[in-house]
Amino acid sequence: MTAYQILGKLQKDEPDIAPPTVYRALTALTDQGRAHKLESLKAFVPCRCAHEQSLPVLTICEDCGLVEEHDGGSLLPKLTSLIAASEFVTKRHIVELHGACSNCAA
Amino acid sequence: MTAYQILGKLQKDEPDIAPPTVYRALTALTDQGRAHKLESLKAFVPCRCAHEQSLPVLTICEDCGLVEEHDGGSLLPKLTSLIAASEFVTKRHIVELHGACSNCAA
DNA sequence: TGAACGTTGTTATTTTATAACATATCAATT
DNA sequence: AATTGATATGTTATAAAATAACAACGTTCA
Repeated sequence: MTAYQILGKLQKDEPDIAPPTVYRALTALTDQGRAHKLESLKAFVPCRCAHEQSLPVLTICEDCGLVEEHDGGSLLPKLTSLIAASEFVTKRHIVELHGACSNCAA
Repeated sequence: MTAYQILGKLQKDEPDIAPPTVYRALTALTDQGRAHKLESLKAFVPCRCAHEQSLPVLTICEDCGLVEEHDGGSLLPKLTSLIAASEFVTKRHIVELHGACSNCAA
């Protein structure tokens, strides 16, 4: 859901809620790792993964909107060696895959 | 640069240029692979990579704004096996790393 | 109590992006 | 040359996403 879709839902109960309230809540949730922002969609998904994931990989179905989260920890070694030459210090990984889920691809 | 920063520059020469002109140009460039959109920054970078890259990995310095592009082709096997279970068919990869470049990290 | 601080609410605005329609360009055909 | 139609570009207006700036509230603790 986008921030404004969430806002719309909340406003059914509490008509006075304004965008900053939603964005503040989403910021808190994403900071805690309890939600992820889909940068490429400007949308948000809850994250139920118990483990503090080293590298979330999000698959996004362009057809039905289904988003799934995978642990991309195994990518880290290669990723690190890729950027080793440039001595870049990574603080945050964004990995989003656009495509079709098994249902929609079939 | 963001689309509106580009717009601002263009307007110095051609004051009548409007946002759709810029967005149309950027869409064409990104479709051709001659530019990338940084989804997490809502900004665009030129891509001079001759090869049709299988998997661009963009490192973004949060300090100075430097963006570098790496070929993440070597990540594909692991990435594929990660999502194999879900039978997801990937059409587009978005990999953006936020952090500090060698200059700024030092 | 009341000063200092953090949180939440509120208003307004900024930034990003696109819809919808108008105009122009140009090639192919009559 | 005039007519058509297809593609591209220009224009206006608006939609969608995000945040700035300030006001009001509440809690802690000297």
